[in-house]
Amino acid sequence: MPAGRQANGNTESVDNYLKAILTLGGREEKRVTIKSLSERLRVAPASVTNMLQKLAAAPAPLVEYERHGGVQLSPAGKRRALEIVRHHRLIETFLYEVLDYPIEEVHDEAERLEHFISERFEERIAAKLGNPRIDPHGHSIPTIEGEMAARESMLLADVVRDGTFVIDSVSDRDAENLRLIEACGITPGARLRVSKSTSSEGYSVRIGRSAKAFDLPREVAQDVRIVRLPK
Amino acid sequence: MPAGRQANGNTESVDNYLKAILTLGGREEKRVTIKSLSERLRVAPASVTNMLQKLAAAPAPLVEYERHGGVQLSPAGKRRALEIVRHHRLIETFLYEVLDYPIEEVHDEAERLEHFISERFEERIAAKLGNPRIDPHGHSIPTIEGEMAARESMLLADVVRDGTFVIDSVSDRDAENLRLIEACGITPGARLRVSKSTSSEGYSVRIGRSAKAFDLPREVAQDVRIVRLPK
DNA sequence: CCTATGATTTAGGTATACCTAAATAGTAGA
DNA sequence: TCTACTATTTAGGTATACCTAAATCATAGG
Repeated sequence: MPAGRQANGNTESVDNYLKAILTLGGREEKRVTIKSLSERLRVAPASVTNMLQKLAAAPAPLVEYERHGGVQLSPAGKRRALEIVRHHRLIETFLYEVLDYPIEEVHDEAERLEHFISERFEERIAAKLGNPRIDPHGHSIPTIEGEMAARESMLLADVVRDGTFVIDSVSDRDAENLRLIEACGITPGARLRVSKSTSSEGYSVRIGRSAKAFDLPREVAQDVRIVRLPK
Repeated sequence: MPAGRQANGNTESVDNYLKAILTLGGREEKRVTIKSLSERLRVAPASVTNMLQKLAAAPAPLVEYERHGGVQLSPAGKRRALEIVRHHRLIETFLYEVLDYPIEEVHDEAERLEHFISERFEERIAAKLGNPRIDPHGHSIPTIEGEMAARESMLLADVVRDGTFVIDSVSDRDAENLRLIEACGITPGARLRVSKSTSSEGYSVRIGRSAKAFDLPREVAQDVRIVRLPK
C-alpha cells in the first residue's frame, strides 16, 4: 500500500476534508475558511492550505479554492461528501438497529468505517434496514443519488419563548453529552416542553407527559434541535 | 492523521505483515523468508526487509528477525495476527449470514474491514452469530483468547487414490475459482466422491448423491481441502 | 492612509510505507 | 575451493499527510 487509498479511490483524509467543507458550508454552501477547517479537523492551518491546494489542482478537482478566499466543494466533491455522510448515517443506523450498540457509541465506529465500506456493503445494510431516511440521531440520510432532505429546526439553546416542541435531532459529536441527553429521554420524535428558567444558565425541559423536569446546561442544549409545535 | 493508525494502534500494513507471517509459517511456525513474504504481500523484497527491521527494533517487537535468517512472530505478534484472522473470519461469516453476500464477495470486504473494526464491533457480530467457530469457507475462527482449532485435511489436488471425502474448507483467495467451486456444489461439510481421471490434468468429482460428475482443473483443486472418509 | 491584528500561505522538515538499483551474503555445483 | 546464482540488504528516492516557523495578505480602527 503506497498510501491509504480506499474502496472509492479517495483517502480517508480527503474524505474528511470534504465532509468538513460540506458541514461548515451549511445549506447555503458558503465558502469555508481555512481556520474553521483547521479547527474542525484539528489540523494546523498550514496543512489545510496545503491539502486544499492539492485537491484544487488535481485533474478532476473536488474543491474550488481561491487564495485567501476559502473553499467550496465542486459538484464532484459534493457528491462524494454526501456519499460519505450517507455511509456514516447508514452505518450508525445499522449499528443501533441491528447490532444493538448504545447510541453514544455509534458515532465513533461509523466515523472510521464510513471510509472503508464498499458499494455492496452500503446497499446491503440499506436494504436490511428498509432504506431508512433518518438515522438514530434524527439526521436525514442522503439518498443514493445524493439528495438530502432539508428540515427546518432550531437549537434548543436558541429558544427564547417557552412552549412545546418536537425533538428533531441530537448531535452525535460529543458522546458524553449524548449519554446525558438520552438519559433525560430526549429522543428524536418525542415531545418536549421548555420553560426557560430565570435562575440558571440552562433550560428546564419536560419530556412527553412526564412530571419531572430536567435542567439542561446550555452546552447540552446546543446539541439538541427542535421544532416548535403550534399551540 | 499523521499516518494510518487504526483502532488497535497498529497500521493496516503491519497487520498484513503479521497475518502473512502467521500463514506462511504454518502450523509449525517455521521461520518465513523475505521472498515468500514479498510475493504474498506483493511488495518489493527490499521493502519487506525494511519493514521487518523496523518491527523487530520496536520497543515491544512483534517479530523476531535475524539477518539472512527470515522471521517469526513474537508471542505478541502472534496474538495480534490471530486477532486479525478472527476479525476476518467473523466478518466473512457476518456478511454471508446476516447481509446475504454472495460467498465469493465476502473475502475482499473482510480483508479491508478487519483492520478497522473495534472490539465492540467484534463482540457484537460474534454474539449476533452465536459465537461461530467456523466461517463460511470452513475455516476455524480463532477464539477471543487466540486459540485456533486445528483440523487435519488434505488438498483435493493431492488425492492419489479414489474415494469418498468430506469437504473441509475452500480457499477464499481467488473469487473466480470460488465461484466455480460453489457452482459445483462444493461446500464445507458436503460429501464428495473423487475419481482421478486418467485422461485429463484435473479431477472428476461427484457431489453428494448427484449423478453428474464435474471435472475440476488442478488449479481449482488446489483451493479445496478435504478429509477422507473410512470406507 | 497607514498600521496592527489575525488569517493565510510559503518554506522547510518528519514519519510511514512504498520503490529501484547496487552491493553483499549464502549456497550448491563444477 | 571457487563461482554462479539467488536471496537479502543497503542506499537513495517518492508520495501522502502531517508539523513548526517565518513570511505575507487583508482589513478594521485610528
